[in-house]
Amino acid sequence: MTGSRRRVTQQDIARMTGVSQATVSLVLNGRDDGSVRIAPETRDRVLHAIRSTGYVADPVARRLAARHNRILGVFTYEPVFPAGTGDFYHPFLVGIEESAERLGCDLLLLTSAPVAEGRRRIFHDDNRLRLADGCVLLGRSLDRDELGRLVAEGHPFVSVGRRDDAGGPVPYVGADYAAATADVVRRALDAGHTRLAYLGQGAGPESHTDRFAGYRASLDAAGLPARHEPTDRSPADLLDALLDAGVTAVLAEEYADGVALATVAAERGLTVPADLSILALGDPTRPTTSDLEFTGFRIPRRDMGWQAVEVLTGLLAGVPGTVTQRLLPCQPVDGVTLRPPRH
Amino acid sequence: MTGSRRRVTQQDIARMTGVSQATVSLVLNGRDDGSVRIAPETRDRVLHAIRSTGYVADPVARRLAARHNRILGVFTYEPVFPAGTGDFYHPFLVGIEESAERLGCDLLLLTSAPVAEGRRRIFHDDNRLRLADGCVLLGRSLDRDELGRLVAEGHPFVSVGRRDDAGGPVPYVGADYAAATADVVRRALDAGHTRLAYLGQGAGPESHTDRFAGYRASLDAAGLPARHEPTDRSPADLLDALLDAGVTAVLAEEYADGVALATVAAERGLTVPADLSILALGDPTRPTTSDLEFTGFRIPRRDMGWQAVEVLTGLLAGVPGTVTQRLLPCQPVDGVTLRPPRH
DNA sequence: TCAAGGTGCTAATACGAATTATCACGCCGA
DNA sequence: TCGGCGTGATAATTCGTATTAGCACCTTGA
Repeated sequence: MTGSRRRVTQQDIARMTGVSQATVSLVLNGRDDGSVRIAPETRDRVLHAIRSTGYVADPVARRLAARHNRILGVFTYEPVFPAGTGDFYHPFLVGIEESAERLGCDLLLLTSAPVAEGRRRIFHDDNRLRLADGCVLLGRSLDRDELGRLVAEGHPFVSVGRRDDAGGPVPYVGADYAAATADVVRRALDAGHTRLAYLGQGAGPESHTDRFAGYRASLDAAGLPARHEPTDRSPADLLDALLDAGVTAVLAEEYADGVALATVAAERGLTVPADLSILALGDPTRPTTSDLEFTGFRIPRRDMGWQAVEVLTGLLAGVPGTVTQRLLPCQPVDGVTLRPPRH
Repeated sequence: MTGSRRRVTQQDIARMTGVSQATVSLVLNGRDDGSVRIAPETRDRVLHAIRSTGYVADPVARRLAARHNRILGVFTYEPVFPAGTGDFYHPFLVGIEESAERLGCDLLLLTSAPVAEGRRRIFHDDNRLRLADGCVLLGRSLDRDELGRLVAEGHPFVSVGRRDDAGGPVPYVGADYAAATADVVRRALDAGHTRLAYLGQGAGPESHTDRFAGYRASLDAAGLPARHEPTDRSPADLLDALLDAGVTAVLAEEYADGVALATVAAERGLTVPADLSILALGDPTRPTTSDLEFTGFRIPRRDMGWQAVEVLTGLLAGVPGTVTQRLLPCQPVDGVTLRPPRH
């Protein structure tokens, strides 16, 4: 069997070059400052041996001794390479990867976390959180108990997406859904709509409550009713209810719900946006197909991932001025699904 | 910065209960078999202390002692989170992740590999291959020299996709392109075609040679000529050549080439498949759009990733019966682009 | 009374790298 | 000739856990 070969260690390098393990370590870490000196000739010999053997420090031992290893964990509550969520998480990972690469860190996907009660759990018998220096958390909603424990035990981590306090402030890089949604409302009002509806949960994960808060606040300020439609019925029934109530513009928390609504509208012979404006509060989280480009906003996913790593490494380095809670603006999208209402 | 107060260790528990650290370890691991005995009374005392302090074993130290880290590297010759290759690599990663999860392994993305001479290299000054226990290799074509070195140095790895020997057998989980292509040829023959053409390189990476071998063998067996069209000319010129030669069915090594051919055919007023049958030998590796569902086969990408991890962990564990070279069947696709030829 | 055998636990060590205190050596000046 | 100093490297220890050899003590049987 191939795998039988022992891993190359600093001890091996030391024997090969006739120096001690300590010297190898010193060379590896470029310790050439005042307190430690290595003869250039020796250094080259060691470096050469390292290169020829392909030696790499064992991250585990390194972490045990030095308490850090320049590895960042990525923990996701949904699978990292999602089958069901289309590519929604993809841009986050692109940003995370780019940022990690720039900072010279490796990424460890904590895929070993077992699933219990339908979701992954961070804490379990053999959790490997501590294998990495710190951890980026990704997912629509994070378990509050686990978050609380992370905070309480002082694990360095950053959430992608805003999170409420969990026994303490939670470091995050989120999207400013409240402001983005308020902006969408404003655009609808500017177009002349007065009867809007919010389609979605509006509760649960912070990303939902933030959107709904932005929606409600804007309409309250305008003195208009903030109608809220749950998603527990069929698109057809929903459409009936909306038309009965005279709603002219719908804000879809979930892109896919907006698409479904547009589809049944088309089946009824209605035109979007001539007969009904539909606005999407973000990018699709599930794969959907539609010829319509929805008006709404785009989540700065890549940048969120990018900055999350930045915040995390800042935390780890103990950089004083690092802002550990950041909300990034969303980018408005001028689609084709908003038009002034009929009279 | 991190957890302020020191973590509780086995040593602490030992001092609290007046036993040795070794005893704590033994109790923790439930070692009560023949070779080791712990008095029930002592065990309870230790367990009680463990519970009251909330002690959890440090995974890092645990790994160090265990001599392996249950981390699997994933090395890709194309970028892991691809922008250009569409979603082609995505299903592989889904399978890899699922399998790793099931086996309790974490994944380390070796994305820091630098690009030299237009392609990523495994071996370089600062390669981190040995960070992981073993490695999954992904990519259309792997550098033969590097593959040879992996084999020679005894690195535990598995290739996704069949590879020729490189100074020794290469462990792989591949798709049986030869059989799948032969099957496509058979379907074309059954439909009455006698003048086929293979569109593509037919050489280079194993995935190409395997397809071409299956194509050629089938036609040889049927006593028919095995026409081969390179891809170095424009789709328009290609179409001319095919029509001149009386070809009625084209097998496209690359899905995108099939799409391009169908497009120019349509521009000429020809209909696929009425005037020309086009068969795709696999899934699109580049993003393409076409209303046609091509007849051909699907690569079992997810399963390939899944089994690759399985083979790798088998290798690492030294499981004797593990088959380290596997070819998985492709799934036939009955599309709309095959029809009996005109006469 | 003493060897034989069983019981319960500990001392010692390994794992691989990082770090600190220390040491051997050569050279120079007095 | 000896003390002092700069230089280059090493021995020893640390991190927290797992494992094994072996020790001290007790019981039993002849």
